[in-house]
Amino acid sequence: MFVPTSQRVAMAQSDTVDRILDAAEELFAERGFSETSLRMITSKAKVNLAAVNYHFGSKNALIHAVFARFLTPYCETLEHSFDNLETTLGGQAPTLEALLSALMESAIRMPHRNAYGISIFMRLLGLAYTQSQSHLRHFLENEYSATFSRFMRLLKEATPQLSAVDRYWRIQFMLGATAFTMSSSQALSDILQNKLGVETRVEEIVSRLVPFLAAGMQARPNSPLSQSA
Amino acid sequence: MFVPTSQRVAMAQSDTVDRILDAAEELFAERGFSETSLRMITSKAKVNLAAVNYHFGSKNALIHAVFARFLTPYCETLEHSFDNLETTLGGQAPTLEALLSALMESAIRMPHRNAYGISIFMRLLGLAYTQSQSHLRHFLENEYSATFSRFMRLLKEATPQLSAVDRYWRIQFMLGATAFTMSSSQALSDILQNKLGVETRVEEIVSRLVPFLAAGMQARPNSPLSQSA
DNA sequence: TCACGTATCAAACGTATGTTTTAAACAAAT
DNA sequence: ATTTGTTTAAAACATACGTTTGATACGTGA
Repeated sequence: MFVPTSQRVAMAQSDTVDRILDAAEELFAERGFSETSLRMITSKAKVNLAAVNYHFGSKNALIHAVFARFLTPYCETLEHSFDNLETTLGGQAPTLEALLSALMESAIRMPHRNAYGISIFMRLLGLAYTQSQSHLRHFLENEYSATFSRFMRLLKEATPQLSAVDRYWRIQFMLGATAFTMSSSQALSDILQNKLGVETRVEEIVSRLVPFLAAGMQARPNSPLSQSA
Repeated sequence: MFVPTSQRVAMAQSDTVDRILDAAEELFAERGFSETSLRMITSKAKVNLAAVNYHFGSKNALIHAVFARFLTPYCETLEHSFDNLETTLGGQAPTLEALLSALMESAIRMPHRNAYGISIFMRLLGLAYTQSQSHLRHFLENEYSATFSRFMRLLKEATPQLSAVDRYWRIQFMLGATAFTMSSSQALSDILQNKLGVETRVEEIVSRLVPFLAAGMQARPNSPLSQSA
C-alpha cells in the first residue's frame, strides 16, 4: 500500500499492526524467536522501532499475537470439524485416519496470507515446541487447552486397542514427527528441490505424513524387535 | 593465545576443559544455543569467563566441541555395527528393524557421562536440526558425512519398495519422532511417572519407538487419505 | 478553530552479550 | 633458580538487545 510521503498522513492503526505481524511471522519462522530482534522486524515492516512496544507492549506479547492471529481461527475451524465428525458418527468412535485428516485439512483450508501458505504456521508450531520459550508454552496452554483436550479425547476413542502407556508414548512420537518436520519444512523443501528436482508443497508433505503416523499408531506393540533391544 | 588441545604438552591438573564441556552440554540441551550465555556456562562450570575463549577460541567452536565429544565416538561405534551387519549378511540387504536397532543400540551402549544418559545427546541432535545455526550444520556435514551417507545407503537397501521421495520424507519423520521424544524424555518420564505410576527408562522408550518407526516406514504410500487431501 | 487522544519518530536508556586485554599465579621442564 | 607454557583472575571492550522517553504530527469531535 503506497502512500506519498508528501501527504504525511498518519496510517490507520491496522496498517502498522498488520505490517509488524506479517514481518514478525516471517522472521520468526525463518530464524526463531531469540534470533530475531525487534530491529529486524521493524525495519522489514518499515515502521519505527518503538511501534512494537507501543502496539503490543513487549516482544513476548508480539510473539503471542503472531500465534493468536492464526491459531484462534484454526481452532475454530477445527472445532467445527470435530462437530461434524461427531454428528456424522453419532456416538461411534472415529477412525484414526479421519481424526488426523480433520487436523490436517483444517490447517490446509486456512486462508493463506502470503505465498508461503501454511508452511509458515507449521514451522511456528514446531518452534513453539522445540524452542524453550516458557512464556509461549504457558500462553498456548491457557488459550487453546479446550480444543487440545477435545482432540486427545477423540484420539483415545480412535485407538481403543492401545494401552494408556502405549498411547501416551505414540502421541509423543506423532507430535515429534510432525512438529520436527514442520519446523524445518521450508529448509527441507529447498534441499529436496535441489537434490531430487521435485517441488514440494506442504500439502504434499502432509499427505505423506498422515499414512506414516497412522501406521505407526496402529503398529502391534512389543514386536520381536523391541525385546531384542 | 589460543593453542589447539592436541598440541598442548604439559597438562596441569585442572580439568577446566571437561568442566566447561559438561556445563555447556547440559545448558545447551536445556535452553538452546542462543539462549545460553558464556557467563551461564562458566559460572556453572566454576571456571573463569575467559577460559572458554582461551581453550576453544569462540562460542561457536565450543558448540562444535560439545557435539564432537559424543558424536565422534558414536560414529565409530556405529561404523563397527555397520561392519558387523554387512559381513553377517554377506551382500544381502539388511532388514529395516536390524538397521534401526544398530542405530539405537549404538546410542544406548555409549558410555554415559551423567545421570541423563543419552537423552541429552538426542536433545542436542534435535536442536542441531531445528535451531538455525548454519555454522553448526556446516560443521556436522563436514565431519560426519561419511557415516551419514553409509547409513542412508543401507536404509535405501532396506526399503527398496519406497520411492526416493517417499523414503526421504519418512526419514525426516523418523528423525523427528526420535529427536523430539528423546529431547524431552526426562520430562516425559517424570510426567508419566506421576500420571500413570510407571517408571520409564530410555531403553524402554526406545523399545516402544522402534516398532512405531518401522511400521511408519513400511506403511503403504498414497493411502486413500492422502488423495482426499 | 481548538483541544485531546492516538500514532510516529529519533534518540537515549540500562542491561547483557561475546570477546579481548593485562596481570598474576601456577606447574613442570631445563 | 630460571624458563616456559598453562590457567586463573578482574576488568574493560564494543556491540546488540528490549524498552522507554519526550517531542512532534495527525485526525477527530467539540
